[in-house]
Amino acid sequence: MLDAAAACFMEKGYAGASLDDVARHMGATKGRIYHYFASKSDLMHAVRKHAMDLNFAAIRPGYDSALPPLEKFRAMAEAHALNMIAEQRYQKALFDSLHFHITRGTSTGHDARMEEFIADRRLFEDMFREVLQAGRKAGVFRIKTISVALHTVLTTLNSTLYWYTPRAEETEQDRQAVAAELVDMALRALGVSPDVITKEKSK
Amino acid sequence: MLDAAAACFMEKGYAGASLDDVARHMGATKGRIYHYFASKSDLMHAVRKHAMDLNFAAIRPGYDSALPPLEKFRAMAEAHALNMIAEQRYQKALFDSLHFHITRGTSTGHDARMEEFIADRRLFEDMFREVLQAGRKAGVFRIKTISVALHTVLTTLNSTLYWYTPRAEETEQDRQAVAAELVDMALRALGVSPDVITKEKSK
DNA sequence: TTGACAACATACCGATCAGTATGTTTCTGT
DNA sequence: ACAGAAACATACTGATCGGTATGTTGTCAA
Repeated sequence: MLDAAAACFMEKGYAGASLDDVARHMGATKGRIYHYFASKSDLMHAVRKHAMDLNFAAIRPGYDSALPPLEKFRAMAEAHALNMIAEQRYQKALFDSLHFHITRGTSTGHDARMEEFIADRRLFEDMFREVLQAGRKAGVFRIKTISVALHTVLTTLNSTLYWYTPRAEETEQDRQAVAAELVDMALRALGVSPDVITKEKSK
Repeated sequence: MLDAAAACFMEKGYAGASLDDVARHMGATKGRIYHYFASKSDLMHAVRKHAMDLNFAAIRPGYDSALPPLEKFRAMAEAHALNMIAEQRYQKALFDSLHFHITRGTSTGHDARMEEFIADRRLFEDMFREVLQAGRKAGVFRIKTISVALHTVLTTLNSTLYWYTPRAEETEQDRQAVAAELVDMALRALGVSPDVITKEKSK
C-alpha cells in the first residue's frame, strides 16, 4: 500500500495525486486507505517515515564502522547513492516533501509531524557532517565551508533522482557503476587527491 | 504577474496552487489572469519559458567567449550558479515541472508545449556538454562518463535551490562567495587539480 | 450458531477550483 | 463626443476530491 502511495505521490505530486488514484493503483477503493490511515497527510507521513528509515538503514553500517574518515565516508556515500537509485519512488516523494517545507518558510499549516521529520533529516545530515569534520581535521578533506560541502556532496549523491530512469534489464552491476562514479566525483569535490582515491579503491 | 505565479507555484506546487491564490498574491482576481492566459497550464508554460530564457541569458556570455575550456566552463558555471540563487522562484518552478515530466515517463497528457520545453532544456545541457567534451579532449577534465559528469556538475550548481534560503540583508558578495565555492567543488569533481584551480582564480 | 469485530466497498456530502459568462470601468482612435 | 475595445471584477457552473457515513462480507472466539 505504501508502495502504491509512494508511486502516485512521485508521479503527480502530493497535491496532484488523489486518494482515488492511489486506491486504483492498488486495485482497491478509498475505503481501504481510510481503514488504515486517518487522512491523506497521514498516508504521506507514513511514506516519508518509511523513506527515512530506508535512508538510515542504508548508511548505518558504514557509520558504525571503525574505519578512518575517508573510507567511512566512501562506505556511507556508496550505500546512500545506491539507495537513492534502488528506492527512487520513496525518495522522490520524500524530497518533494522536504523541498516543499523549505520553500514555504514560516508559512501555514505546520504539522507537528513535519517538525519531527525535519529533525530526522537533520540527524541524517549530521551523520555525514560529523564524518566530514573528522576528515577535515585529519587533513584528508580540503573543505572551505562545511555546510556548503555537505549539501553539495549530498546533492551529488542524490542527483540520480533527477535524471536516472531505471531500465528494465538494468543489473545491479550497472547501478553500482553509476554509484561508484558519483562517489568518486564527490570525493574529488571534497579535495581528495585522485591518486589517493584510486589507491584506496584498488584495495 | 509572472512573478506572483512563480512564487505561488514554488510555494505550493503546480497542482497545489490555485489561480485564486495567484490572483490574491497580486492583489487582483482570477479575471485578470484569464485576460492574459488561456489556462492554468498556459500560465505555467509562460513561467517555465521565462525561467529558461533567464538560464540561457545567464550562460550565453561565457559560452560565446573564446576562452579555453576550463575558463569557459568556469564562466558559465559561475553565471549559472549565481542565476540559481538570484532567480530561485522561477527556477524552483521550472525544476518542479522538469522532474514532474521525467518521473511520469511515457504517461498521460503530453502537451506539445512540454516537448518544446524539454528540447530547450536539452539544448541548455548540450552547451555544457560541449564544453565538457572539449575540456576532456584537451586533457583538463578527467571525466569517465560524460552524461554522469554533466548531470552531477549541473546538480551541484543547482543545489542552492534545495537548501539556500535568501536572507534579507544578504549582499551580492555573499551570493558570489557561495557560487564561487560551488564552482570550485564542481571543478574539482571534474578532476581539475586544485593548484590549477587556485592559480586560474588568482588571475 | 451467533455475535462481534476486522476489512473492506459503496454512496454520499461539502468544499475547492479551473474555467466561463457577464458585467463595469477606463482608455483610445476618430 | 462617442463608439468600441481593452482591462479588468463579479458571479456562477460543473467537475473533482478529501472525508464520512453506511453498508457488506469474511473470520474467529465462545
